[in-house]
Amino acid sequence: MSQNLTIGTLAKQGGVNVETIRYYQRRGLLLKPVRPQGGFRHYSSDTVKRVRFIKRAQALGFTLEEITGLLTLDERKACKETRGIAAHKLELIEEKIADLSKMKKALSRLVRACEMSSSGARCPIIHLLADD
Amino acid sequence: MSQNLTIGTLAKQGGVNVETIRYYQRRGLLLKPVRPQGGFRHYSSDTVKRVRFIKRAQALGFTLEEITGLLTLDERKACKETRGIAAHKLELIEEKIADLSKMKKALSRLVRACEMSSSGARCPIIHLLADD
DNA sequence: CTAAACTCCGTACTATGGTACGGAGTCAAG
DNA sequence: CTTGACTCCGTACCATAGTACGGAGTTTAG
Repeated sequence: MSQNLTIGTLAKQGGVNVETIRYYQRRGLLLKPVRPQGGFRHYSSDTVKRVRFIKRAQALGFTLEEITGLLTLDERKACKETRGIAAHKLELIEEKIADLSKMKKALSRLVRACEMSSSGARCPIIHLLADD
Repeated sequence: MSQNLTIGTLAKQGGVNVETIRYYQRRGLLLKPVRPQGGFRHYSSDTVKRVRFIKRAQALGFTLEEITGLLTLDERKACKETRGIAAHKLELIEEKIADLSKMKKALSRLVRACEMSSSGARCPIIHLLADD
């Protein structure tokens, strides 16, 4: 992989701000490449992939801390350990799906009730939310 | 409705902290009842319901700002609007579930591949994580 | 070669949803 | 009527995930 991107290009290709790159570096999600004597740091396209991975994982509801965990999968050599971490993340994902499914069920029940209510009636969403 | 609860009782019955009640007052989600000359403010059980409404709506993924919106809707006219907001949330939730399911699939594929890899081989997680 | 554009770096600020603190005043049980 | 628990109020602080700023230095296009 060639090391030919400056931070601005990296940010653009990763779909984030330069400041976000720096922030990720501070948080340890991205490494700071060596700074050539007084010049600019250079980044590889692998880093672009890494940034995109972070954004994808974030979009799925992972926090940066969790993503840090996911990313260490990429850095470890012990396959067994890696598998353990991945399996744990899988459990987290399943929990998240379960939570969201509960939310979805509750909300769609409300929306359906609302759609079926006669126009003069009280809003069922407000009222179903209001009482236990 | 009798006005007989102090802020502590309200908080307890609403399942939140006293500080949260004050915070909701600052945010305009709850009104501050008049303070009787130098005494304590009193709250009604309606306020308990309102607090619970807020927490329930939050659990469904609404932000406090959105909940403020829901709370200030005129009941008669706003049913349609409420339904719109709820339906939109529902869409977001469904998208999230779909994304998470994709992630789940990818990760479990990963774990399976890892389980089957020979001990000398490079951990397959690296490559599978790299492209979605 | 100059000037714009970009980078570096530290620090400070933003929004969201609260929590904590401290010094008052007030209420209620013993 | 005292003591301890509770309330009032403003302000400060927490975590998360960034964004903004300003004064450097560096790079690159014309």
